[in-house]
Amino acid sequence: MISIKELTKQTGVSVRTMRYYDEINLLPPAGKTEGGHRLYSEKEIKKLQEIQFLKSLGFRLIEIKEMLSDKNWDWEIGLKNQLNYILQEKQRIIQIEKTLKGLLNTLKIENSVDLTYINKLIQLYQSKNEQQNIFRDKYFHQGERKLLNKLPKMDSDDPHSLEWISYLVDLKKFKHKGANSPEIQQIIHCMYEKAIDTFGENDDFFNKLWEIRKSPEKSTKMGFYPIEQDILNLIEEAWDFYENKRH
Amino acid sequence: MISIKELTKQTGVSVRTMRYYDEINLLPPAGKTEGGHRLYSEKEIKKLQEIQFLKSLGFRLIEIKEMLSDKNWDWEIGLKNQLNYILQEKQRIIQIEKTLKGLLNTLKIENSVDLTYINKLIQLYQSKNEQQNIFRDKYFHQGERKLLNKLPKMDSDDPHSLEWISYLVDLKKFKHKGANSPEIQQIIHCMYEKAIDTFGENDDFFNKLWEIRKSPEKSTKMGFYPIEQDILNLIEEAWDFYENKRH
DNA sequence: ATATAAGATTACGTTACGTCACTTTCAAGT
DNA sequence: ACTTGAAAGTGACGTAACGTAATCTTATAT
Repeated sequence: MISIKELTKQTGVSVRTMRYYDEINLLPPAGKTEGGHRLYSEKEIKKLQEIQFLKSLGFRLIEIKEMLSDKNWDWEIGLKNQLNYILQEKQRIIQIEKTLKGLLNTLKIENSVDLTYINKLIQLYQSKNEQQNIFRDKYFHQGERKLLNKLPKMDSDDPHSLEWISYLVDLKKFKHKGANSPEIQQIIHCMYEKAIDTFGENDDFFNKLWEIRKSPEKSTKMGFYPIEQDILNLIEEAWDFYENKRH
Repeated sequence: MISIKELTKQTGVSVRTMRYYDEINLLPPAGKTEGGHRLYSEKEIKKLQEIQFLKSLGFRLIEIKEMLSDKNWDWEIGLKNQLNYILQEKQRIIQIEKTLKGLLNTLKIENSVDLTYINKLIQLYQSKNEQQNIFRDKYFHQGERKLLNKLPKMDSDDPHSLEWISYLVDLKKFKHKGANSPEIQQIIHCMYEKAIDTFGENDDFFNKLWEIRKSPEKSTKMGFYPIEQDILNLIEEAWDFYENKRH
């Protein structure tokens, strides 16, 4: 028989926890001294370890109490239920992770994020429903829809998206140098190569894409990555210079 | 200006929630009627959507309150912190998932799981520390240690493990037929083929493995999948028959 | 004017303890 | 036997984000 302090030293749980387990009748002490001090034996240590283990699996104390007291507890059902719950949680966590990474991506572009911008994003995330697909189907045909998936997605951290985003960041950085500056022209060049590489030389597709891009409302409805108007203008202007030089 | 009921209809949150948000001063109504009924405007709807969005990212209300009120809130730091937290949670969830799957695997073998068995498992899980590696390194050399990783692991659901486990289940099922019965001999045959396939013809390795297997304490220290003594005996006996027949 | 729906306030319940505040018991030294 | 300091006890409040219930008041439709 050991004291409560000894028990906590051996198991790492707190005194308060042991008293709580006693209170809810999950793990009462083996006995008490005349003065009322709790005394524990080996059996309680074992049970405490079982409790700790089950707790680490995410079970709640009330469930653990049932498991350990009910002699005919169906472990298979219990464990399967818990697994289902955990799998759901996992999905939720993964979704949050993707969204957070997406937000951090956009932060690279908008280096000052204010609430109006957050608001735009919220609308984007909340409009991720059938509506988007309706517009998507309206503007693009079968083959083009596959290409759309290669566009940078806000909630993605794949290299493609990151590359496009870095171009936008650079554009913003050198905006003040003008659309015909070597810096901007260099970026446009890279973007052009990347686009050809990814989508092929598909003028019709590009034109449609650009038409939508130039309309903020359509972009939003389509679930496109939000790009500010002045950057869009810059791209258009710089692209004119770039094409003239090539021909 | 709309009533609280109208707001909840439009946004899906509960009346209680709105009153609570008012109480903690996160989202007070735009105004009140003479009678004291809360009235909300478009601005509040927007803010409520922001709150819902941030809540879906796992932020707590007190944090959201700060984010939305502090004009100079550093979104990058905030989002990064949250991402770190989420990544930690993800690791925890994945660990739980693995353990639960492992437990469910063992359930297939021990179709009646009592507390003594859970206890064995707890010891196994809790001894997953340096101790294990010390013993591992003591008994096996470099090349053999690689082979060890191909043994069935309790917390894994890869096909290898599942196959070994199914053999053990079958052995248990046909135990009563005797070590020399065709059923048992068939299983031993499959196990033999699988072993050769996985580990090659490595007699020294097998002997060491078997030596440890026959000692429950060593098995435990090594973190091996716990197999009952009578099944071990059955395997040994059946193996003798099998070898005699082959030669 | 009245019935009824909608709204307000107040307060307790939830989880698994942490953290006081205050009192009592234990074990050891004198 | 007496003292004393450490350890232990009990009781209470706080936590997060509401759900739920009880009771009272206001708004609205007939």
